[in-house]
Amino acid sequence: MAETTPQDAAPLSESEIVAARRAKLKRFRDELGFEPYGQRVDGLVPLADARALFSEEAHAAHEAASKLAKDAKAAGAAAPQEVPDARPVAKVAGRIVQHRDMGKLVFLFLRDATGDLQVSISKAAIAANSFELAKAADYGDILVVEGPVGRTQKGEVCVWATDVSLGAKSLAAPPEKWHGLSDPELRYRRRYVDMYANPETAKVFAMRARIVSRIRRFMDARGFLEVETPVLQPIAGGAAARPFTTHHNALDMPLFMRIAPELYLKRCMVGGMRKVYEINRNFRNEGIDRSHNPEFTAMEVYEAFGDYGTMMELTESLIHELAVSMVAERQAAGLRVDPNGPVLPWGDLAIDYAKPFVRVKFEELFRRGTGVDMRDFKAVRAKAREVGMHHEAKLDDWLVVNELFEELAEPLIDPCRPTFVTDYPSAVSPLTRPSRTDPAICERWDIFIGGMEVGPAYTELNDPDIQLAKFTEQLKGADDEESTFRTLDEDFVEALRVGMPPAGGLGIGIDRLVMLLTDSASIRDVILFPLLKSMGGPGAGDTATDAEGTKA
RNA sequence: GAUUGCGUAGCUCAGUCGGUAGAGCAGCGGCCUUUUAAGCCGUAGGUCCUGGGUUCGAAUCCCAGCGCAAUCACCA
Repeated sequence: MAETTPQDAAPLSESEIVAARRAKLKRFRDELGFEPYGQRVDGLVPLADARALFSEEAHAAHEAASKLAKDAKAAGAAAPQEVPDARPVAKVAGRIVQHRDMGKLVFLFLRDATGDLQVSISKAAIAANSFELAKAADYGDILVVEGPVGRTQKGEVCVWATDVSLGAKSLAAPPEKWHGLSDPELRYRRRYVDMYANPETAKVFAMRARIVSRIRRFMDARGFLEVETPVLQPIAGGAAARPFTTHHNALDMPLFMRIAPELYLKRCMVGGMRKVYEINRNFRNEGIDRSHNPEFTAMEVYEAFGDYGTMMELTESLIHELAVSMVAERQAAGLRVDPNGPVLPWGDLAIDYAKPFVRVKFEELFRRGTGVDMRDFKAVRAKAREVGMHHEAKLDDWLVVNELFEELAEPLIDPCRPTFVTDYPSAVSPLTRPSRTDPAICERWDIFIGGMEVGPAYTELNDPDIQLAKFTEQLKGADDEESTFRTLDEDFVEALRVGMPPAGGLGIGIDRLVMLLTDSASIRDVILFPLLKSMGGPGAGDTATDAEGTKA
């Protein structure tokens, strides 16, 4: 039938591959009688489970029986008494990631989320159409295979297929079978390929799922109630960030994607929920880099009658517990673990999550980094000029303190030890509650791990008059651009007037935490579908395969 | 937003001093009943990211743009 396809169309190279696969699809359906897109299959087991079914005794018994039968046949004797095949039978499905055609024997590897397993298809042991299917199947096709679990001569555990059918024909050109997809751009844009071509990718997202589920169990066990608050908000509050804007047609009403759930969670506390949390997707219309994606997942926690110290204990216990569970996972996976405690690798670092985490006051760290007292503004400004901060004269005293802190004190934090920096100056945290004993500082901490800021916590402000005053002051400072999305949330102030109990509040960047716990260098490695610029015009968003549907 | 680097076949990558494009895998046609990135024979496949410029001649040099990455700035 090859003669029937002369070079009439001179198709693009990409569609040559696709066209070949379409031709196969047609052949599978019309000549071999397989539905190329499969149907429901009951009784499937994951590939790892099928592999675990392998029994050396059953395999040996079967080999011996086969040899007897073969010898008898060769000698022209009558067939020996048939021995029942004791090998366990498995029905499996997976994507073809290796395919070796030996003529009358075909070896291929299937892959699913649990791993790879070889399937061996002998022409003598299977229907002709199934054999032809296995022989002609392409990398990337999804097969359903049933048969006894045995071994090959080289010791590879495999399913000796007695039945093969199609789960789905893949029309797309597959990635390189040995190197997989390594171009980071292609991995992000075609994550669905990355996920099967690079098993490490799939593992990270499975770990992420377990981490999030452990976080929920931890919070639930401590009596916190998980709630869901609006993503679409008429006023984007709770953080200082630029929001995405959108619009509700029926209400003809401008809306913002939330930048934080804070003000709604506090309303929940006004309503009587004492311990609440939300694992929330936030959206911030800002820059993108290794630790920032425009939409990101955080957990916010509020505990009535707690404070920032309550939140510190909770955070420390939670992160410690997560680290311990990750160490256990690594151990179970056969990776070497530090015998001395919960230590996890992150790039070149080995981060030690042993309790207690380091605690250091802002003021003390500032003194260590700069050699001056942060309240001695003369000395602070002198230091600023000394290190070449040219715009020092234009800044408020406390802003100079803040900049010097970031430049000279933050680098002193040991990236290998989770560290709480506590008691920030009130002036740089305008919405936080000042300390009762020292109004110059406020009850806030930030936790740093691996050089990244993973989250802040506060003793929350619950005096409606102070809150209103602070909001108003903040609005005055907003420039024209900001004022288009900064609005006073009067309803929130009204809620505080109803009365919110004193509380501790916490925010943890889940993506960053997952990066740390899974040894991922970029936030894009822990977000399934990170935002990328679209290529070409609108709608031309995807790469490579977008031509396939229109050709052939 | 700034700086630097990268962009070559579906994928992974070579491409020397500027002389008109290469390999492996994948594909296609064969052979092969124990392979482990299987092997062997044959074959096809290119907008060298895009657009300008320099040059007799550009994948290569220059300029601009697009995309990605790293670093910085901002933020969580």
